[in-house]
Amino acid sequence: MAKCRDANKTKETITYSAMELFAKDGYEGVSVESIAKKADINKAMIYYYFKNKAVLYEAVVRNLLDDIYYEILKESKKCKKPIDEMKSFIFTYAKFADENPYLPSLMLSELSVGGRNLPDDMFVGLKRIFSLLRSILKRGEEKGCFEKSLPIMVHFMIVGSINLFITTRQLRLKVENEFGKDICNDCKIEEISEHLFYSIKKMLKGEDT
Amino acid sequence: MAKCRDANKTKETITYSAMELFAKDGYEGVSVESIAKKADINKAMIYYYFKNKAVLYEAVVRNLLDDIYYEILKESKKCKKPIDEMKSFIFTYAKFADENPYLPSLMLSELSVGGRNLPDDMFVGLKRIFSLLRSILKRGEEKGCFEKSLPIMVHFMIVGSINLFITTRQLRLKVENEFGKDICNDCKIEEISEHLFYSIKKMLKGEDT
Amino acid sequence: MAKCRDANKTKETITYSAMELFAKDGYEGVSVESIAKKADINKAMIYYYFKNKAVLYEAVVRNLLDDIYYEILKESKKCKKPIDEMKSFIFTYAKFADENPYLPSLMLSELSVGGRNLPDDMFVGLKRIFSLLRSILKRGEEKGCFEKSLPIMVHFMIVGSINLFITTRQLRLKVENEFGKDICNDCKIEEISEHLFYSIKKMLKGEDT
Amino acid sequence: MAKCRDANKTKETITYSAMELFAKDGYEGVSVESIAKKADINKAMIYYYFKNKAVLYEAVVRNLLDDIYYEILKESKKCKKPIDEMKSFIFTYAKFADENPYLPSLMLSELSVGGRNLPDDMFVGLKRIFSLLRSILKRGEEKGCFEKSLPIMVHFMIVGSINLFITTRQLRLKVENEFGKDICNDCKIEEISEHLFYSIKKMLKGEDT
DNA sequence: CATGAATGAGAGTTCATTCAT
DNA sequence: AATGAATGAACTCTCATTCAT
Repeated sequence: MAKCRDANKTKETITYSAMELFAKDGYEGVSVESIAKKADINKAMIYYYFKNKAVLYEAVVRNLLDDIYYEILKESKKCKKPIDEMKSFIFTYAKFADENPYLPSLMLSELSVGGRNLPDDMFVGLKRIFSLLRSILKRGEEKGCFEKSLPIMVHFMIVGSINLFITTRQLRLKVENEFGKDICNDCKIEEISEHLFYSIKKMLKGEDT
Repeated sequence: MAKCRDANKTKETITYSAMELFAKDGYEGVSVESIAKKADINKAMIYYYFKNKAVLYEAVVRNLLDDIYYEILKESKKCKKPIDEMKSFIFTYAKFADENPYLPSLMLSELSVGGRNLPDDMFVGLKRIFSLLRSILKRGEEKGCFEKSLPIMVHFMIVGSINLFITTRQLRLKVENEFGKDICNDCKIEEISEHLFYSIKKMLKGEDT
Repeated sequence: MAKCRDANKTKETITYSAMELFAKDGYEGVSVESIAKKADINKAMIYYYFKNKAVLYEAVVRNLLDDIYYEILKESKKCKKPIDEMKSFIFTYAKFADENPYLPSLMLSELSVGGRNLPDDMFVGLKRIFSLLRSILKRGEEKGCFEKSLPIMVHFMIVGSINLFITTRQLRLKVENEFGKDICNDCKIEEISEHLFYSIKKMLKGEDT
Repeated sequence: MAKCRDANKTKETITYSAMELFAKDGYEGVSVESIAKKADINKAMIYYYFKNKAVLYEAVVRNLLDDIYYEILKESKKCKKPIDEMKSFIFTYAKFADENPYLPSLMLSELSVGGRNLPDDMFVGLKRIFSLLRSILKRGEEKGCFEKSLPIMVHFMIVGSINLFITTRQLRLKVENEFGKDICNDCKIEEISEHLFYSIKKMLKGEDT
């Protein structure tokens, strides 16, 4: 079949197929066989490139976390004021999650089982993202433009809401005629980001500013 | 070895054991065997009481969703003003999630796979909770005490952040000395609720009201 | 198929089929599938009764070693003089090996890989047999009817030659017309035992007795 | 990474690595991959030099059997009396087995499965060795210096005991403090040979000669 | 000569589910 | 209501072997 004999390409194909499936069905819900079928390669090739299923999963998650982290970091550097950084954080994360809907799925499914399928050093990926947000909040507080807050909760509000917004897309379609515009089925990700940023901004501004 | 001969009790034992395991390891990560072992009953009994694994899972999720729904509803009725209802919603959901940490796990793991393991009529449970919040927001807007908002996003911010707060408990312990108080490892659920309510309130209040 | 629903019987069937195959093809040369087929049961039943292939193998070897040990012990007790015990040892071991040709095969194949497939406590089985012979030799020496010898070498000469005699049966048939009577294809096991005992006796008797 | 470009050397490296592994783990217990790794060459090269795994195995065994045969033959020719030839046979075989412990392992493992992994013409190797011993015995009998014996049993006693002595080396170390000197852990191979020769000699000498 | 990529078959093991008692 | 035995399908992973370069 797909005998391209190009290691990099094959490996990438595997990783991508795996990502799609893991995001759709979770770690345990995906068989190595099915990944091979989707990638249109021989099952044994997966073991040629990855020690085992767990290692492949790791690679998938690591890739995504690396990508989103560097994306946020890159955009963040263009900003001057903490409030701009916050906006950038929200917009960048939302855009990435929108374009790579596997990230929210994988993140939620992994967190729902307490990171059972990931080695400890994998949390570096998650921690780095939180660290970024935390430093934004810290700088904002120091400069007096943000109120004091609980960083982890701000993080969870942003990341949690975006993740849920993305992962529930299909589900929300089913109940469109019941809830209409209240479930934002037609909203573009930018509108969502805008609204979220607007909310977070109000949250962080001093009460009588 | 006739264990107890009390159908209700046996069924409850099964459901409870299943809940713990499903929450910890996800649907696919749990074997019927392991549920039987935890419940200390014969594996075949599970099939005596539940058609199959999926039906048992449904029962588990349905139970939890019913419980949280009626709990919120009950507390909600004690309130008069929309802002009190909102506070009640947040505090009740958070308290329940704190006492039944299986709920956040199951909810996230289910949403992360788009409800793959649940029959459609199961979303009734999820929808009802959102409906409650939506009506609170609507009433608040009508009475002029809330700004206009995107209900689904408010819902996701509240539910998403609480869920993540609960499910990441173990994980956050590992990084305590790195992030200190910023990750709220010692916070009681009431403090979290209070902070969350405070944030949401600011979000919903008119900018210069 | 063979749904006898009798645990003991099924387990025995498995053990016996496994013994035949392991003896014929060695541990690695036998598939669990093939054992199931021979036993005419479902492959999963093997895992119902035995944790895994290695444990099944252990059980097989342990059974055989136990049986031969107790057989030798029983016969040994009927003897009075060391020389009779020696005769009994040789005849009993040879008879058992002849009737259970799986023992020599398994013993040789296991010793050829240094007991790689067996847990340490399994050597108890081998040690006990050697211990028996050693005590016979010791008693003989003390009573002055045996010359001093190297127990382990006497053991290896007896056990080694009988084992090889049994395991090469098929092979020797192929070269019958080349070597004729020199390879003892028609010898009954009693003749072999007799000859072996005669040889060992001469070995152990004082030079000028 | 052209390794050496010397066909003979590469082939020898493969054969030697294969020998070590086959002796340690048996035919089925060794993967072609592992042989390649040990030989530090590409796996495909093995198939370049050897049709398949079985052929490589044959080559290994054939080499060993050839070597030992010609070694015994060479030493044998230096002797005049049958008793000296017998001594030479025992000492040479023992010395070779001691220096090439792969031979005893392979021989036992092969005999334990009835030569399943070897083609028929491979037994030539085994037969030749037995033929040598047989002719020594015959000559001894004719000259009246040996008693009549069963050649195959004498062969098995010699070869069997030496083989077991070599292959159980590691195992015997484990039980040293239980059996002490009785298991000859510190014996040099010459002592063993001497003792064995002494025993066989007594066996073969006429009862009152 | 030499290599890394590819393959198909099959191995050991687990699991949801059913059957007979 | 309860149990232990049984099953077939699926899963993860390995292996001998071949292909293309």
